[in-house]
Amino acid sequence: MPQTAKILIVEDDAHIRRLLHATMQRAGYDVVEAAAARQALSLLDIERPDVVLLDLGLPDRDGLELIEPIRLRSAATLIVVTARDESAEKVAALDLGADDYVTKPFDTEELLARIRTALRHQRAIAAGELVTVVEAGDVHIDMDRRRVTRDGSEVHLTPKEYGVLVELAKRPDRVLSHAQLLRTVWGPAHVERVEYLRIVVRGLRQKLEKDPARPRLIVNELAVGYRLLLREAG
Amino acid sequence: MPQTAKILIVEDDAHIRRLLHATMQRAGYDVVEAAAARQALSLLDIERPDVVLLDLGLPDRDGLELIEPIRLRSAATLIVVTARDESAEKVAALDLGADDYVTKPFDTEELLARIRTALRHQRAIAAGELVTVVEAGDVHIDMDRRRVTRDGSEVHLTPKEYGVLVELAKRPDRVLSHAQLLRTVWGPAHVERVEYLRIVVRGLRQKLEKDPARPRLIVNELAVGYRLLLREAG
DNA sequence: GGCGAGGATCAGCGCGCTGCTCATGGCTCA
DNA sequence: TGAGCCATGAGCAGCGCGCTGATCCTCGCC
Repeated sequence: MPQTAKILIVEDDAHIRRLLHATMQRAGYDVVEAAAARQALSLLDIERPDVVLLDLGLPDRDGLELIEPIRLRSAATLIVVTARDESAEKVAALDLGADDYVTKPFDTEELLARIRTALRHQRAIAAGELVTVVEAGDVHIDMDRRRVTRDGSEVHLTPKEYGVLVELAKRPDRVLSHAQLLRTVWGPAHVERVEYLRIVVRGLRQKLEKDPARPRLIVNELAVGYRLLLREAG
Repeated sequence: MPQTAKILIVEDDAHIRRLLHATMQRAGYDVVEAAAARQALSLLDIERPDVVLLDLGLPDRDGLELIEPIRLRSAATLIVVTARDESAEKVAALDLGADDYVTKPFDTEELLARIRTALRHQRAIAAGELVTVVEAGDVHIDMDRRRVTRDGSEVHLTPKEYGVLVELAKRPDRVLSHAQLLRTVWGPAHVERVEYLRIVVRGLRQKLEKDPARPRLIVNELAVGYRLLLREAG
């Protein structure tokens, strides 16, 4: 990542586009803008932005359909801007791979704060400051060595099991949606196959939980997803 | 935002206008006033107030029609002044983008308190803080981790309960109309089903309130909507 | 070529969340 | 003080959702 971060604005309304452009420039970012999908994708390759601001625009789902190609093509943080404040759309956007979600009319300062957070996160990853060892109860996860131990003795995990566990361990205590886990471990084509995920979670629980029937490590959030609990709290 | 906040008063009745002007000045705010719509909009650009006090006035809907242009043109907090028994008008104002309302004859102290909370909120955002944690009494809401605790111990919420609570927490101390909550949590097809909302609110109260029969956290605004109170005031 | 492990499917089951209705109670206003 | 609206409370039925068990298939290893 260069000194000054680069932001790609994807927005069809020229007025808002100029407004965002000016705001971002004033905040010290390099700015590139695109008014349409094709342009956005090619700029993604050429300019390699650190953050993409994607306006979903109004009535169609065109904007949503842009999320996946962007995600496949770039590691940039993808922030979605939309006028519709509905949880269903938010869930859809995050499931397709968006990193954050802001609703219009948005507060400029809030948007800038979210961009700062995203960039801070990127820098932490780039600097290798990422936690690679996670302790959850008596389970020890070493993502560097690809080793998982329980009470000191190694636990053998299948590739899928390990993949899911690592995703959970990278963001401990947070809920990851079914789709998020499925997309990163199985790939975008399988986001709907919740059954696969459940089977793998079952395997993990049998290998890692004291009482697999009463999970305290990998817990479910109804209709949302799974979460890895660090401290075994009641 | 400058040291002393600036307030724009939009009010056609000269008598009330002077009264409000004096009250605000005595409270230490800079005051600008407008008697008509056009004047209000141009002053908005020139003076860039932090708060707009908009009197919806009497019989016509001119006042309501001012809300949207103000909202588009400015990030100011928009507080509407309405007549007592016009709950439909309050709902309309909120849905159009007003931040809050007070009813005539209004309590000066209440009005000032509303303005103070609005300014506090603005300052937090301007400082670049991304608010993801809200404290309301002994209830702790962490929107980042999707976790709610009461007196330190975790409270399990259902998806709908969590959705409603988050919407309220994102705009603490403000009224959200039934329709606003229903649209964001249930989706636009269910804006009429106030019953659903009520049942979820009941669940939240039973889990979060000390005395669910006398709510101090999630309080009702008659015929309008609900409000999440931060400080448990009488 | 046989065997075992992992992954993909499918059917069955039970919990509890959600949706919905009826009954009760409180607040406003005439 | 009574009428009417609006909010609250309780109970119930359906089913969405998560979990389990079992089977088939594929691939790698011996």
